[in-house]
Amino acid sequence: MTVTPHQDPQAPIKTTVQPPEMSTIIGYVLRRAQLSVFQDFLDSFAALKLRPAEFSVLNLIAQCPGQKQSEIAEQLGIKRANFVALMDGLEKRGLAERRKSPEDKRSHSLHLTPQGECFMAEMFAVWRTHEERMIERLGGEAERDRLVELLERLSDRA
Amino acid sequence: MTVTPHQDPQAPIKTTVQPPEMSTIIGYVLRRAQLSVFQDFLDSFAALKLRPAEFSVLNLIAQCPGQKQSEIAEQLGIKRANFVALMDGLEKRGLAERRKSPEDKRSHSLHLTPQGECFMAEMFAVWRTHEERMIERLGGEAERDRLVELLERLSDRA
DNA sequence: TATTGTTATACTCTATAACTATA
DNA sequence: TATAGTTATAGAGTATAACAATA
Repeated sequence: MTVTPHQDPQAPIKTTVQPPEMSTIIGYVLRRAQLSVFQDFLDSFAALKLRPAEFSVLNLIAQCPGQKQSEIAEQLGIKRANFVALMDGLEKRGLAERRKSPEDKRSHSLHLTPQGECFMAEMFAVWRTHEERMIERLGGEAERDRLVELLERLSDRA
Repeated sequence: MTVTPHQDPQAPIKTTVQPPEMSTIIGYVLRRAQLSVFQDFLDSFAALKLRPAEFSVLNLIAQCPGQKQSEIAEQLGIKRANFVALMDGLEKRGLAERRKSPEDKRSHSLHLTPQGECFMAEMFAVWRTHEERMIERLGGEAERDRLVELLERLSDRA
């Protein structure tokens, strides 16, 4: 790997204590982008009163019904203790439900209610317009794919 | 603009209520990446007991000393009410200070202390190793630049 | 009247310890 | 003894309203 200096030859040599420009700091730019995307999500789902975590839970249950609470929670990086209130909310709204598993009576398997299935259609319609808006910001699906690939490289190495 | 179907001809036609794969959802992948980068930041700065917001504040003060509290706060998207405790902490640690502005006696201009200037060298050294690690995850500086450019497109359209 | 910094407060998200019922 | 779900609680981060000093 060759090291090519990125500095303008006219510019003064950088010292080690040069403050980095905020707009080039990965974590900072990442955070600002995430807040902006989440804000658009929140605005989009204000009428449905659905938060990102709730969207993700419903989506995961729909994709694979019957999974245990702790399985869904872990996939989303939510501590099982914090998942309880989240699931309580979805259950009170009649969108999803806990079922006692006959094999292991400690665990709850999660399912959508018929009302929840119906809600999903609305949810996806709203999500799709939100996601299309984000793809438009990026410049198209090819850029979205590039972004997702780069973001995956940053994630998940605990 | 032409619309090219991305579907496998063998695959069943997608309905409007198909649950999207989580790993393709921009907001979700973005959030996971941000948490992972921040976790590395927090681990890196555990010894210096410095949080991302504190790092950003010190960095902005160093880049442009004398700015008002509300100016620094606004650049970082922090409400001025919430900035007070943050600045109190930096002041109590002797890293930065408020100075009464002679022109406008309502406002405080922010500066690093001599101890704060000294702290910056340590801070940048730690930050640099963190940032290099993130660039390594991405695959190099070219990928970092591509990522930053894509993230900028997602941000800041309030 | 408007603005700067401040206080108080509330709400969300997150993290940990301890409990219960099952295994 | 260990695990799944639960409760209680504490700590960040964030949002709003109201106040004092100053413009």
